[in-house]
This record gives sequence, structure tokens and C-alpha cells, in this order.
Amino acid sequence: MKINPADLNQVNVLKEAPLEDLNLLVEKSILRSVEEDSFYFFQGDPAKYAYILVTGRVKLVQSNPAGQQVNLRTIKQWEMFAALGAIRPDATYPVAAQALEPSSALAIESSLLREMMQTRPYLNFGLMQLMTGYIQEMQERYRELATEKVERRLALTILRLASQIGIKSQGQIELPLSQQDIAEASGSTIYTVSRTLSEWEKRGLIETGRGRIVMRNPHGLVEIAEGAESA
Amino acid sequence: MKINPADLNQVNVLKEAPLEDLNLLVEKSILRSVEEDSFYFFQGDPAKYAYILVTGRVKLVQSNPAGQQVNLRTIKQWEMFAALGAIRPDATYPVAAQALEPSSALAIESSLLREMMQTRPYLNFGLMQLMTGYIQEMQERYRELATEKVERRLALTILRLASQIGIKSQGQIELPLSQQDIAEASGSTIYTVSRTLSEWEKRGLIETGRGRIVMRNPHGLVEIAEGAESA
DNA sequence: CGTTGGGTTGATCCAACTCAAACGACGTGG
DNA sequence: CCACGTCGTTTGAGTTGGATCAACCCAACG
Repeated sequence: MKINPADLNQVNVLKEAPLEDLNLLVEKSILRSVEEDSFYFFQGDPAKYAYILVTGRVKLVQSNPAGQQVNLRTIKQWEMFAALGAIRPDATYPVAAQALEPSSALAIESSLLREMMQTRPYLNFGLMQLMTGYIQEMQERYRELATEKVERRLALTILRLASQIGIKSQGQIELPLSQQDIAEASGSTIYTVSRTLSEWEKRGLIETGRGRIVMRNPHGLVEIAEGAESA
Repeated sequence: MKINPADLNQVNVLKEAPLEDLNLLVEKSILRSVEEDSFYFFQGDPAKYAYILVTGRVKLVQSNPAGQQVNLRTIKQWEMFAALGAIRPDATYPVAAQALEPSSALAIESSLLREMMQTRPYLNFGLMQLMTGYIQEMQERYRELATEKVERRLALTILRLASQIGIKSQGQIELPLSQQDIAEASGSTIYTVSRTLSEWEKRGLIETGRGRIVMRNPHGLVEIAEGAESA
């Protein structure tokens, strides 16, 4: 498969990039395809590459020593991931990247990215925007985990995921995620997620299916996320 | 009070900065002093300034709608804070900055910082290092909150705080924080913190006093943080 | 059509939060 | 220097949200 360099303008960090830079990136990088459930890299690997996702979906997960894991982020097409490793020459990935479905991504050598950053202000700004977004999101999620009860956290998680990777189809937003994924993204368990989603489905807020959630009434979720308790 | 520009080299982000830049920063910025418990800024304020802490200690806190708050970071002398606001021209502070003791900080206009970033690669790199550090720490803390029990989280929190703001005195490390601060930093309550610290004090791991914790046996804390449960 | 893996549901349990009360270190003013 | 009020800390008792465990259901797929 070939990548059209011009497509890279859809990457947030590269919106301002001149075509010659995009050509350079495509030319100097390789396209890596991984099958479903396989990994682009593991937590602790040397951060040799940054990636731009070309097809499929990828999740970034972090595990504790006991193997329990949390979902830190889900990556969609034309998103850059693992860019942090490009900053420090000797860094290791603080997370693992696992394909949610058959995927392919452009693997850019961290050293190339570092070189380019020396002379391209747009790259610095783009990466900083990306990073500040991450920081703010993680701070919010941390606070939510520390202060909010699960139902509210679940609503917040689903709304956040919807804005990040939701797929619009006939006016409705669909999340192609299993309840396991939701549990790991919200800091809960599949049991509690299942019970809560069933309850919401009864109330007509959402519709659930194997590996997907359809939002029927986003406003109702917002109310749960920030409003008063349900009776 | 006067700031000696050369002192700014102690700021991580400005380690590589030439003296003329430091002079410029001091000259164009103002020194703000705030008394204990007062705020440099509140969550949601327009991010007009970035700060470098000159004296005292400051904590960054985030509150939820109900007013419960979490401690995201404690700032010590010569640390830069609120630098994220400098990235986007129209940003607001996502956290509040409250003085833990009488403090003073150099208030640098965000716009000045942005201008300087255009032509000073060291600044970009410094800020990116800072940001990647934040991201990784927040990701870790998020995972800890999601997967670890309080005792372990408390140990991790105290070890982390010790490395960030611990004060070495006669071979021991002291944390000048109240149990309220520890609770807000670890995502727990003062009651659980008090009980746990009392238990640790009985075991000789630490020593507690009003508003301070002395680490007697850091290795023991590390064991709790990553080891098996205590009998 | 059998197997697999996501989802559901009920029963149980416990870690940690909540609430209430008292304690004790510290600073202040008389 | 003592009395007092404040505020951080401690401790006990009671409660509970949500995790855990076990069993089952059912849709998808080879």
C-alpha cells in the first residue's frame, strides 16, 4: 500500500506542514501493518519511532506490575501517537500500543522528528498543542477518578470517547468499543459497566450491542455527567 | 525585592538560556507576592501569565463542580508553573495556584513567552521536556488511582512528593505537608491517611508531626509501594 | 452446530468513606 | 505566662458503593 503524502495534512500536528516535509516523512519512514490485538510497541520498549495511524484503530494502555491495565487513549485515523518519545533521545515508551482492529501506521524515526523540530517551528507548535491537550485531559480524568462516582465517571468517559473517536451514522453517534474497553477507560469493571449501561438502555439514553454503543440521547448523558443524581 | 537574573539559570526550562534572555525576562516581568493560602490565579481565569516561583511553595489544584479538590502538583523554588497557558493565545488556566506559605513569583506575560519561543530553540525543548514529564506523571498517577489500593497509593504518593519537594535535613527527608494535602494528592481522605500514617509510624517507617512527615525508612515505603501486602 | 468470547445477572463481601467526637499542638492576646 | 480558640490530627462506629465471584445467556463465526 502507498501513502499519498498530501493526506498527511489531515494530521493535526502537520496541518501547517509544507508538502516537501510531508514527502520527506513518507519517504524516510516505513508503513507498519499489525493485525488485530497485536502491538506496535510495548511499555518499556526504547522509543525508536513515533507513529501516524493510517488505517484502523489503536489503543494506548498502561499496565501495573500485577498486569491490570487502563486505557489512556484511543487513536483514530491520521492521529499521531508515541510522539513523546521523540523528545528525549533515550526515552522508552511509557505505554503500550495495541491494535483494536487490523491497522497500519507510518513509523517515523524519533531522530528524524527531532532533527526536523530544530528547523520547523510549526512542528514544535503542533506538538506542544498536542501535549497541552493531553495534559489537560489527563488532569481532568485524574480529578474525575478521584472525586466522582462511577455512574458519572462512566457518562463522562463515554462522552469524551464519543468526541474523540465517535462515528456519526444517520444522525447518531456510535462508539465501536467493548464494555471491557469502557471499563478500562473509566477505571471500573465490566460488571459495573454492564449494569449501568443496561440501566441507561432501559431509560432510552443509549443502545448497546456486542462491541458497540449507540448514543440515543447525548443530552441525557450530559445531565448524568454533570447534573444531580438520578432518583 | 530584586531578582538576580543569573539565578534564573536554576530554572529547568532556562538552564540553557543566555544571560541576555534572563535579563529580558526579569526586566519585562513583575514579581508578585502572595500571602499564605492566597491564589496566584483561579481555575478558569484567562492565562495571562506564566510564573517562576522565587520563594515559598505553591500547589496546583483542580476542583470539581461540587468543590472537592485534588492536588495535581506542588511547586518549589525555581520551578516554572502555568506555562501551558503560554501555548494557546486564548487559553484559560485549567487549575488554580494556591500558596502553601508566603510566596513570591515572577509573572511573565504569556505573549512574551510565545514570542521568545519563536526564535529560541532551547525554550521549546525545555518546555517540551517539562510537558512530557507532566504527561508521564499524570498517566502513572491515573493508573495508580484506577488500579491500586489506598495504602500502596499513599506510599507511591509520598515517595513521589519526597522526590519532588522533599527537604533533606540530617540525612532524612522531610515533607512539609499536612495530611489534608496528602489526601488530596493521593485521592483519599484525611481519615484514611491518618490511620495509615499512624500504622506506619508504629512500624518505624515514618515520623509524623503537625504539617510534616519525616521519612525514617524510605526503603520500607518502597516495599509497600511495589511489594506484596503486609501481613 | 459447537465453540468462543462478550455480555448479563444475582449474591456476597470488604475496603474505604462518612460522621461524630475528642484530642493536642500552636499562636495569640490579655 | 497562662487561657483560649483554632486547626490539624486521631479514633471509634456505622455505612455503602462497587468490586468480586459464580453462573448463565447469547450472538458471531469457523
